[in-house]
Amino acid sequence: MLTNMPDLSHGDDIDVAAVNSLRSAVMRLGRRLKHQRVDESLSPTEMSVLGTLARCGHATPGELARKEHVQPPSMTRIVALLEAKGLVRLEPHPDDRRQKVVSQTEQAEAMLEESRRRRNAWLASLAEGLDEDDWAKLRAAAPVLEKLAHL
Amino acid sequence: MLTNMPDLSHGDDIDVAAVNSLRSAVMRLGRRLKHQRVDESLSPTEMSVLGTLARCGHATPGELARKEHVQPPSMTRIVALLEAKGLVRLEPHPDDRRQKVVSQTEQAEAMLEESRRRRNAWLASLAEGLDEDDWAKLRAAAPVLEKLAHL
DNA sequence: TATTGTTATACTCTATAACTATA
DNA sequence: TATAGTTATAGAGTATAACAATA
Repeated sequence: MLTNMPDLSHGDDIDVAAVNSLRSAVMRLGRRLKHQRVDESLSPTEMSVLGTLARCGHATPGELARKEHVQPPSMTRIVALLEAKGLVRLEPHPDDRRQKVVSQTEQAEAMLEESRRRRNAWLASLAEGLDEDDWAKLRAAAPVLEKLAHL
Repeated sequence: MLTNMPDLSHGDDIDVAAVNSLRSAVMRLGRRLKHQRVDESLSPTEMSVLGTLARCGHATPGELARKEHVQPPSMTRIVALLEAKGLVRLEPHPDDRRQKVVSQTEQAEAMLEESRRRRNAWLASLAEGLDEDDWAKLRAAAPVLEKLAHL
């Protein structure tokens, strides 16, 4: 098992175990965080679209479909639902009359903020079960995990 | 923002930022790991059921439904699909003739192993972009993340 | 002629309600 | 009477195919 893995330049057998441990923990923790939802009426993809818009500011339906790994007709429907809920705004594209520009409303921004707050609170309450040493290790690793997540 | 959070016993403002960073990174990394699938024909819940069986050895459909946060009729269908694919085995319950016992086959075990291998390889290739210091921080944090994921 | 987005339609996954068998 | 699991049916969410408008 675990053969044929790309060697880390600084790696050895301990790294294989560390990678495995990291993968397992990140996936499980990610799943549990996802369950801490603030609005049950939004589908995972709808939430994800709002998150993307929060990062990018605005995007066309086609761009959103590619980023969310969803087909264009699905994104048409998702954007229409989000618009009906008052969470996104659609405007004509300045250069290309075929395209549209989708951006988030202030209501969406507030909802995302509340969602982050709730998940942070849940994670923080979990972290209370850790001792100071463990917590220090997590604090040190957090920026590295962020770097990894954006690579 | 981020007010009304439960205080960590050893916490301060730096912890709020760390929790936020941790949450964001874990969720994003988890999503990207999930996309590294070995078998497109298995739904997320089917994969999750196999993972649960791998940990628990065996379970009844009712237990699986509770663990996967799915209603019993949905689990009936999922178990039937997995059985048709040769990934689980159904046996009568020894003490209660209403219940059944579901366990994974060797084929499922092999598939899960391949899935872990693939995701580990992807994560390891990402980690090659880190320097030795950062990697050491991740290695130190991995067991803590595992502890957190199981709390 | 290629591209962006939409409409029409079908498939997958999950839920609720009603049913059967066993405790 | 309560519980485990199933069947029947409906509702989301997404995909593919065919189409309209614009580049």
